[in-house]
Amino acid sequence: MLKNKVIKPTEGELEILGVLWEKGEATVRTVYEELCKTKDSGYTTTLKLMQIMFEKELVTRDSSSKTHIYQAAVTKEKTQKQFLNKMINGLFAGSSADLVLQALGGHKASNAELEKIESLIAELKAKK
Amino acid sequence: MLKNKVIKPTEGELEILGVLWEKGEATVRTVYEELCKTKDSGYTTTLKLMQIMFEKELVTRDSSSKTHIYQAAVTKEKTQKQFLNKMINGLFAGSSADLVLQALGGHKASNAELEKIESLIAELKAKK
DNA sequence: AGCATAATACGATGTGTTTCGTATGGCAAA
DNA sequence: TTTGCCATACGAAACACATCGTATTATGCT
Repeated sequence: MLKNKVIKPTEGELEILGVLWEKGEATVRTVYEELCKTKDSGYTTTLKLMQIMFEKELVTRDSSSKTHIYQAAVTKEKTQKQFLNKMINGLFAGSSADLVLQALGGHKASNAELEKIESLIAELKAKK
Repeated sequence: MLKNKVIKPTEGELEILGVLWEKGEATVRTVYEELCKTKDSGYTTTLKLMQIMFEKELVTRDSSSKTHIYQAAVTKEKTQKQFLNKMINGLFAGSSADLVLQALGGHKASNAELEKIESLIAELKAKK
């Protein structure tokens, strides 16, 4: 594992990544339209953010045509893992189990989901 | 539920809260000594942060003696819940189960912990 | 070619966070 | 009482982020 930079997208960057993960690729305008649904800010704000993300290498872009097309450069899974790590270490004393308990306690999950979790646990226990 | 402010401690504030949660109460110096172990910054930095936290009402303090004694004004559980919420909504499309799966997948938990989770799940399923 | 449209680039601003230097005040030991 | 040590308070600086206005550039239509 030679290269494993720690990336820490900000709040705003995360929103953009969310759109890119969902759509696979998108122009600034597409991302902007999407964000408008929940939040209101200007087009150039989104543009600027995405330019900064490009410099930080959080996204890649195809600039062969005038209208650039962006893609996420980090996977959703990796980002999720990164944030979970930070949270487990910073707020749950390193115990992933505590986090899980707190998460399950405070939020409703369907039976199907609960069973999926159970089977993962069974698998983990078997692997020991 | 009359009062339920949304508190969002910053990174640095979270470190301080961690010490206060662990110790119950502490002076600035105590907190500072503790933070020094992992991070290096000056005494007045910690002091200032804690003063700001006092204004924000993240901590309370007893200033009857010259050396003030601080306590956390927010519980660890509530703070954990707050951050989990934000994370589930922002990064896991509202699915706590997805977060749990990701957390269990990426981190080792002991068998005892896994069993604790299993029994919570059983409980949740029963309640449906 | 000229123009309107829409995209990018860039710079400036406002706000929040972290950092630290310095000033001030009390307290205890010499 | 004077000196030295801690503690608090305060203000300034450095930085990061989000936001927007404006300038510039490319494209396609007439």
